[in-house]
Amino acid sequence: MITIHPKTKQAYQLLQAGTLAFARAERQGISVNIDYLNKKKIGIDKKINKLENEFKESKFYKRWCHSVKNGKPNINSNLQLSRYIYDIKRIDPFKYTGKGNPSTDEEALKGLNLPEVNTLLEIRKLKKIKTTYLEGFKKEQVDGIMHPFFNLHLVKTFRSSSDSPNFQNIPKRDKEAMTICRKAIIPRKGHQLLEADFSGIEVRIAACYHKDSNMLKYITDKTSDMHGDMAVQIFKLRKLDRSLKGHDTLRQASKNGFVFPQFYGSYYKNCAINLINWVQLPHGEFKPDTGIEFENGFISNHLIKKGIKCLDDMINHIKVIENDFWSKRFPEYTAWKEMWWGLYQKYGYIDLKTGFRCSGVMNKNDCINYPVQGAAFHCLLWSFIKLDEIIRNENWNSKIIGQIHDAIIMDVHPDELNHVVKTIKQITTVELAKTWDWIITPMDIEMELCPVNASWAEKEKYKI
DNA sequence: GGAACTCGCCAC
DNA sequence: AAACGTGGCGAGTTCC
Repeated sequence: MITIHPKTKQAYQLLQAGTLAFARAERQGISVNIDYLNKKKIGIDKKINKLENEFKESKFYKRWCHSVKNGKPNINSNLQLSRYIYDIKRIDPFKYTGKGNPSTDEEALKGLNLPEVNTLLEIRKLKKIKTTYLEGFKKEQVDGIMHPFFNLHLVKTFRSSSDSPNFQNIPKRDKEAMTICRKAIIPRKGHQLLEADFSGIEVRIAACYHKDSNMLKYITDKTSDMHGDMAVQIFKLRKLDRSLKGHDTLRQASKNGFVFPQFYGSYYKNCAINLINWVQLPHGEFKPDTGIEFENGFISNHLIKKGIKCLDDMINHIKVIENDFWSKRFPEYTAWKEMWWGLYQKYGYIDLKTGFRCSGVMNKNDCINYPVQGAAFHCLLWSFIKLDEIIRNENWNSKIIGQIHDAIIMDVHPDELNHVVKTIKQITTVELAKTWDWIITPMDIEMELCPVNASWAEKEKYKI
């Protein structure tokens, strides 16, 4: 059992004011396009039907039917699928779930190399979009407005959560899913949606704790690029040039497959697997002309040439990089982690920069992650409260409608756009750091804007 | 018929 | 020695 509670008056007031500010956003709500929801649902149903019929024609399905008692497997049941694949067909599972059962997730099924099963994955994806998002929105809206809850009392680290519907996990990375789901979310008539995100806030807040000089340099020097440098090291490039083919993908792979997992406490073996998944190489030996293509051709050819011929080679390679990362690149960060873990073991609690105390049984990763995750979110919360206060004092037509951990989402009247943007920028990059003197890194905000009357799927970078 | 569990998958 | 942090939610399943 982990408990976290405010230790200072300011910390208490942050939650107090935050709850009220969130309630105002909840009451304001988010417009949804009901006509679109209805039409899109019919379209997706058709697609699902077509794919299901296609799948039911397959030998795979017919054999599956023979293996079950009533002759009709439920194609939504991963348990039935697992029994057929791993018990009846006796395929050796190469991936297991947390409980030790053979996995039927996307990666496991793709690894089977059964083309018919890919149809099943397509169906799974469409059903997720339909039930969780489109039907979820429809169910929660009243007169075209849904009112997602934003909770401040449910999360161990003192982040927020959202439900009914969850506004914090609407698809973004998968282009098709993103477009389908976000087209349903629209502004009020004559308004436009604006999203303001803190850039790299967790990395910056972590730096406020450990003060590692190399990390501070990466944060302050805008010409430097940590993820680019790691991509060079990981994929043995001469240099990273984002204008070259595939370089951005390699940078993304380094960021999401190595750097962030490392910060959360992952280790070289899992990171190596993440990385080869990102560049679409198999878990065994790398074959020529496979994986993603970049400046130098296929990534497999490049890695083989550099002596990385299989997953095991990659693991050994990443092991060296991990060691270098923590001992050479960020030694002060490493020292802080040890010191912080030692303090917890001695006193039995950790204190967040924002005035909260976290006690209970924690492991080392928890110990290091919680104060960063919590304090980073509190920066968003403080900004949210401040912005809400100004909106009410100045009686804006524009309103806050939601929040996603490090981002504020607004429904803006075009006439107020300039003032809204300037105000957000002032709060997040100037006022915030004045309130908390422990913030020693610059804060930066990025904005995305949708055209007037356009859906959330149509947002574009907005230069401040 | 509902509670509790597992799994898979979406976000930061 | 061990090894990725925080959530919500739908579907299937099992248990009571």
